Amino acid sequence: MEGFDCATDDPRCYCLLSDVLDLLGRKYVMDIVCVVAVHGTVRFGTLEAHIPEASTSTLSARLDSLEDAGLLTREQYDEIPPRVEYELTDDGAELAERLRPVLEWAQERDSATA
Amino acid sequence: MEGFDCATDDPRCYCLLSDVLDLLGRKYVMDIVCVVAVHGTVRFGTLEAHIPEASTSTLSARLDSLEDAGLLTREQYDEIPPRVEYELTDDGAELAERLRPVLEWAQERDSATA
DNA sequence: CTCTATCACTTTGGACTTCACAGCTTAATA
DNA sequence: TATTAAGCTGTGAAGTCCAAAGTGATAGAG
Repeated sequence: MEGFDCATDDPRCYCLLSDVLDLLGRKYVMDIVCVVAVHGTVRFGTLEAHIPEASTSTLSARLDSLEDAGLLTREQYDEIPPRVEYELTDDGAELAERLRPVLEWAQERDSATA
Repeated sequence: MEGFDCATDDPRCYCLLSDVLDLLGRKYVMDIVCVVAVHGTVRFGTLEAHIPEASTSTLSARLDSLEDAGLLTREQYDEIPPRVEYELTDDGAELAERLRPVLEWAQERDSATA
């Protein structure tokens, strides 16, 4: 099995090595990126309202991952009640832009089959 | 909480409703699409070799989902040992094309941080 | 002065996913 | 007779995700 008989030497074959792809391949990550991209800055509650299928714990975990990956910033204001604002980094914005054709396609396809 | 205070009426907000997005947000789906796109037609074993982190059962399940979603065709030849060839449909190819900028970006980013 | 609402989370125990690994098929080779 | 090939399916265990309840501090209502 070793030797790895890949017929193409196309570098696109190696997209699998990516951490970011791993992250993108988790539930709600693209949705979150999309929502943040559209809003500019978003608060936790707004995200919840937009993605109600996701539990708060999952949402929280995803936001952490996105922050760790350097795609999102978290700005916390020490007020009561607390306020936290999420925003895409430049990197995150770049991703969002490249993701847009995919999302548009998904949307068209959905409305075609619905 | 009802009333849903979305500041934008941007249609891009509704990308969440998509089935395809749900599928794309599962582990290895983008990887599979990528590998099939690069190869044209692929056999199961080749996919396994390219995506060794995925178990055969998961791979099998993903291929089923992709077929159900109309993104992939499965051609089975009744030989011994069996041979099955996977290929993208036109829809799948369209997705792959739109996915390419994302994958390229992911790759660049990875090699930058590595 | 207690009571409730606010917001962004954590925590919890259970359900659902994904895992690695073994087994199945059948026919040609060693 | 045993092994090999390819493409799966089944297993129990590990990991992920869920809804629902709880946490924290304070501002305003009664």
